[in-house]
Amino acid sequence: MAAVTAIMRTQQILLARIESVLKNFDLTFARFELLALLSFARTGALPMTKASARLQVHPTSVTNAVDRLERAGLVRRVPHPTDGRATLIEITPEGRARVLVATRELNSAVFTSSGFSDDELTDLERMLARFRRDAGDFDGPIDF
Amino acid sequence: MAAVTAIMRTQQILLARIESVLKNFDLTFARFELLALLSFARTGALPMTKASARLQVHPTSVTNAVDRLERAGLVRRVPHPTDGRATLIEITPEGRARVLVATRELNSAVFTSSGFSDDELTDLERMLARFRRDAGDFDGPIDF
DNA sequence: CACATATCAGACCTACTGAAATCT
DNA sequence: CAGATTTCAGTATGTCTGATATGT
Repeated sequence: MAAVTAIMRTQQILLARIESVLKNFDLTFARFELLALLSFARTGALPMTKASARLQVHPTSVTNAVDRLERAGLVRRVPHPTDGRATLIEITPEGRARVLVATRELNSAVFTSSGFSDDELTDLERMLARFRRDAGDFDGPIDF
Repeated sequence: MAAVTAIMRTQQILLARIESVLKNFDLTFARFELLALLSFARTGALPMTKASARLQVHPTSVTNAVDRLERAGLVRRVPHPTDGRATLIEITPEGRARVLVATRELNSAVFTSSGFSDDELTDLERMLARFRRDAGDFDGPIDF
């Protein structure tokens, strides 16, 4: 059970570091995640529902994030070609550029200096991956 | 770097489960953490500053949490005996009872069924403990 | 007087609920 | 018509900044 506490705390520490980097790019972690997800989609676009499911966040949270990203010119709302109910979120060139530099900065400022050895990182990832799979979480495109 | 993502996601999943249990006790995770911290203090009381440092949260967040816990009768504010500037937060008998049942419930509903093996939990804890120590995090009383 | 402690007001972000509009 | 998709309004929570009152 102490392990659960350790995970909660580690995340708290990591999140603080990540957000402090992202602040320089006018991004929050939630918005960065969405942008990163889109940047890895084959067409650079996803329906709202898909994004909500992938990121495991509430639909209204996606609406909120898209509102802000769209105002910043980093994504666009595009009507779904075949389903009139759905809306596609499409990353713009500016969005791609932004997420690219932000990721680069995160890698050098947070991830590289995490203090874990390569073996530890592998173990950590493997253990948590199983847990996430059991919990119905996805694994894919958000893993930079 | 995927390991960092894995930690963020795992925490998200765990937090959702934890909060859904705590809702039955009119507690959030932040308030539960504070209550648990107090319940492990020798005298059942801590200065605001100390609590803020231990939980690694902003002082105003502690004020906020204490306000709510006090309104619920789970903690009391007591003037510090020797330092007129400081305020002690003291857990009440109701607070102790509440945190006890909540912890019991969390243990059976979330922690036990985490799906990790004992060995994995040990490894996980050891790795993250080093990371937390390097980040200046505490390790003690909040580890139930 | 410099510093520490706690609080308050105000702002921001994310999340959730319930209701509504639109389309399949 | 039942169900899916998205949005909106309203509410709650936690966090942060800057300012303030109080005490060392």
